[in-house]
Amino acid sequence: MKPETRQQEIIRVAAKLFKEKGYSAVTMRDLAKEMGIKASSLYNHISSKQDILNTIIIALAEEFTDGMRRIQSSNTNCITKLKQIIELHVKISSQNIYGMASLNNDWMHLQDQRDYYQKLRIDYENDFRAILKQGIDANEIVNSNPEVMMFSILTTLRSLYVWIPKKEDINLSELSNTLNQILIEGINK
Amino acid sequence: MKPETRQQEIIRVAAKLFKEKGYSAVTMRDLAKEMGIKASSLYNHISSKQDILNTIIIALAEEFTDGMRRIQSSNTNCITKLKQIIELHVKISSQNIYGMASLNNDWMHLQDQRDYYQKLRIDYENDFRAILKQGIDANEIVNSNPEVMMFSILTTLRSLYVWIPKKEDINLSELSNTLNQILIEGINK
DNA sequence: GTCTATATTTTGATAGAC
DNA sequence: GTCTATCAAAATATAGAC
Repeated sequence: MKPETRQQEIIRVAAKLFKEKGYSAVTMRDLAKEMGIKASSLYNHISSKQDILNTIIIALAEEFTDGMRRIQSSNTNCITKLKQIIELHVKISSQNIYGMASLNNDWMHLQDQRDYYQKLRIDYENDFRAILKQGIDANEIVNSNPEVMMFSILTTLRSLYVWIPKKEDINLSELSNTLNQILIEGINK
Repeated sequence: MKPETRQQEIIRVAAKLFKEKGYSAVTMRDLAKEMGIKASSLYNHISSKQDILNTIIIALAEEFTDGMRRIQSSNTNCITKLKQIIELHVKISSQNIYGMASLNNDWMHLQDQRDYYQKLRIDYENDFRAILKQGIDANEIVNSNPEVMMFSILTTLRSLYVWIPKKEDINLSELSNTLNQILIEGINK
């Protein structure tokens, strides 16, 4: 493990503050204070506030894109792919809880990279939708509205970052399994 | 129907802008421009930017609290209560899509009313949890982790505002039914 | 009810010393 | 790599004319 650079430290601390108050409400002075330095000193390591947001969001968005590509190319049925998607979200979210907040809530404050982010997001949703439709066609899952199914599952997974840190007593593979059971099988007895 | 006052119009337009960029990123000049007046003119109708946020969020939070109270006092089983909760969220969210964005994303920017909001939110979650636990005890729903169940269902319902406006071809009672089926019965066949 | 003018603070960012 | 000093722009809000 390489030691964290000053730049990486700034980005990590920024993501934590962004999670609490959102990108727009966090000032460079807030960030500097949290780092124990003056605001002007930040600019020796990063080029702008906007650039911090770019770095946080794009890295995560590409991680999801890569994960989805791997799942697609795995030669498995729909239910298994959904399980893999759940595991992907649990893994990425638990590894970068603060960044996930920016990904979900602050992407609209991207400037140069906003279009690129939105393309990745739309592609991801299309891939997700395709898996559900294949599952319906193959008679693996119920023939209900795939948009509502996707919305329900994806919203839950995208919000994992809010909830994961609160319950440290649950280990991650157990969380994946429980989520899989509830999202796929429902809660009715 | 009483005609909308200028104050109500400002709050409505503000909520729309808050949904797009978040409370902190919307300036009084943005809001004034959208209203077709100057920023200083806004202050003849509202006392502060903060006050707009208060009005939007607290009204909605109290609406949810009232709804939950009604559901609790209805003498029905757990599954029925969950169905009523889903209908409550679909109804309130569809009637105030913009306000729901502030409720979900900008409550941390409340000042005087922040503690009050958080109490309402915690109470709501406790009531939800109690319904699930009663359902488990009564053998109505699966004996899985109630925290994960609540997280999954409540996150989906809280995010309805993101998704409702995109699919106007679905009517609301049909949406409630589909959501109920997917959240309660799952998607597995 | 809206305007112009303005006060006061805060913002992101730069220059240059150490 | 951090500091002090500072800039220019943008923020919320008020006062007073119409």
